[in-house]
Amino acid sequence: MEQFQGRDSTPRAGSIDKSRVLEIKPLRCLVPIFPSQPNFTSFNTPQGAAPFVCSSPSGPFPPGATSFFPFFGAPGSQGTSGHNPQTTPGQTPPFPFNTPVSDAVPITSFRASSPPRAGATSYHHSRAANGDTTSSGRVTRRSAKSQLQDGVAGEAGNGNAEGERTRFRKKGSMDPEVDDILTSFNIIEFNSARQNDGDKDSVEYVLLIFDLLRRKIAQIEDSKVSSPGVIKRPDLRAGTFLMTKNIRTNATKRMGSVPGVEVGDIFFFRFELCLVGLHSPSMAGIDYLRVNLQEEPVAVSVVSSGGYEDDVEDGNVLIYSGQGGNLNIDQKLERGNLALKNGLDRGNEVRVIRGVKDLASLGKVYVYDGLYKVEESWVEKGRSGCNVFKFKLIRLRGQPEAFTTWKLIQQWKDGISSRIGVILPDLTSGAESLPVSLVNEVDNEKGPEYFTYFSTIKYSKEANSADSSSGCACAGGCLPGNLNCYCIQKNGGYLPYVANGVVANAGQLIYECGPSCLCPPNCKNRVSQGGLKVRFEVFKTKDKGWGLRSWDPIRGGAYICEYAGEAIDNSKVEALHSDMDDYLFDATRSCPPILPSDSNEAPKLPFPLAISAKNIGNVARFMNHSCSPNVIWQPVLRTNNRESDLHVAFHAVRHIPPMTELTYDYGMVPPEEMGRQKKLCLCGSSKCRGFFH
DNA sequence: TTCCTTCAGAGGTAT
DNA sequence: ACCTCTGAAGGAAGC
Repeated sequence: MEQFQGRDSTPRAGSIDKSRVLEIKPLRCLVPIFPSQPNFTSFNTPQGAAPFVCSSPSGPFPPGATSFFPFFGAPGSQGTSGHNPQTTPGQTPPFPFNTPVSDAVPITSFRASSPPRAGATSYHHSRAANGDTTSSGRVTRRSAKSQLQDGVAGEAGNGNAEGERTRFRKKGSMDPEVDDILTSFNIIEFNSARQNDGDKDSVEYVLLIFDLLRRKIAQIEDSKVSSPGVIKRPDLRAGTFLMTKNIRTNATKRMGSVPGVEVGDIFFFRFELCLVGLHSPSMAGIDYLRVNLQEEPVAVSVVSSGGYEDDVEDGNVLIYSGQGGNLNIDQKLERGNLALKNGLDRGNEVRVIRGVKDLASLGKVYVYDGLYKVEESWVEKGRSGCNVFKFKLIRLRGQPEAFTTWKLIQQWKDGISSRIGVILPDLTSGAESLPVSLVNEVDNEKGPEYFTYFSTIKYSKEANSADSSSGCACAGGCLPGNLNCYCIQKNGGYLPYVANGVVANAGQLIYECGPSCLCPPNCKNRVSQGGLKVRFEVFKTKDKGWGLRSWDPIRGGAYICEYAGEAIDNSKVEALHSDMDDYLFDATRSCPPILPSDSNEAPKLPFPLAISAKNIGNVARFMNHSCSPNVIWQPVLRTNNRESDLHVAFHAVRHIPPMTELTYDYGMVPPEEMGRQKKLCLCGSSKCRGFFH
């Protein structure tokens, strides 16, 4: 068997499969480009090597919206009878009268026999129910008082405004600036086959484009003067745009698993679930399918997100509350509730997406927890005394762990249970604000070679004293839209980050505030200076030596860490390559674009920086190579124009679930080095280049 | 075609 | 943490 040669393993002599290497096709080579348009700024490297050139953007787009490394290459109704065909002797009957709920009632007695639209009519008086259909079982998000106000005055008061909005609001209409951004994305059109049935590539592409758009729009919106009451929803803007362009996949509703979506995948917006075909309603919690008009609807997926009083204590069981109803109205056996009931009768698989609080952002993470089956259903009285449907879903066996892993990690954090295989609880010895565990669950190796933990890059030359003339003067922190801020100017008029330390533009040089700026350490433009944000562990992989992963979920674009180590003179880089320094970071190596490209190759313009983490380094030295990485690096210059303020920051390419190994592309080997010894790469990706240095 | 529903998400305010 | 506000897809009803 071939072995994957990772950073922590040495290549075996003769281990390279020559036939495989020979078959490698020429690769498109897109490299970091720092826009060389008007408004140049440049500086020379200390070694006098080719300068890298940066520019403020010109034209209508902020930097990064145009072709850019590494993302933009170019730019039968049996369900209601009560008979359960799945039931065999000894199994739980479909309508459990022995449910522990004291006032349980057979669910079929609530079958809606009302004429068409009866349900709608009954809801109608509370159109105010937007987000506040406070069902008897649902956790209220709005008070009963405000509901009452809505009921009395809301309709009349809003009637006019509602009409105006409907009349003048064009779907998908946006301001010109955002329109320009959207059209500047050179998006690959999806044919109808790809729209209807997806695969891994399609799913990844859709999610990537969604998030890039969303971040871009957020950056622009953030920079505008905020008018009170105006709510910015970059997620909806990006999502509707993709919907209208048909950049979506698995649009054909289906039962069971969804091609290209794996159990454990995470999402940060409901729209993402919709775009990849996992759960199509933009807000509702139950999705269902009607094979034809004669058929009853059957549930295909549910989102358990905290809106109702679900019971989520057991990782393999979900007690899900039905939809509809409110403080004064019973839930009805229609729509989603009926669909779940039919799912029970038929024994259908139901996808379950669990919403989990994201402590990093106070938002929500959606975890795809795989397939469940509805095992029981009943009706109980909610707090207000109205009927609420309950559905007991049981997770199918044999699926990868997902939500249970989240629960386990929480237990590790809370100290309720301890992580197995821990060698060192904190290999940084307190150098970082969060501990980094060293874990081996694979073999007996006691740890990587000795090194000194150091949290940032170390230059051999002493830094010059801070030059206050080149910093910003934002005493309260840099605010988006403040065009007087020196650092925002350097970034083309925008703050390079949006919420949660997420970069707006992937693969672009970032100007952060530096030592000479007057803004405080918690300035939003100092993301890479705030230390580690997620709980890492260094772990022994099966075949790649040591690797790095996180206990926390990581958003696409979020800052992960920098590459710490000793900055290497250009003149010595070659020697280190020859020495096969496993911990050499070489920014002159280009990486292929993350998105497929049909553009001409861009000229190579390397970033003049190399770092060795052989002797000193941080968690980044443990990240292994992959040709389909989930992490990319981008250069960060802490405003001062001194070479000692150059850093390399790693950001997530896409959302990364907990306990997923973090990998980045070590870069492509220049043609003149093709003959040199390489490490065989078996990252398993369809895009695998076969080897790396 | 229009109406209606719906386990969002942001942002402000009070604590 | 609570409250308020605008939202968009798609089902269901209406024409």
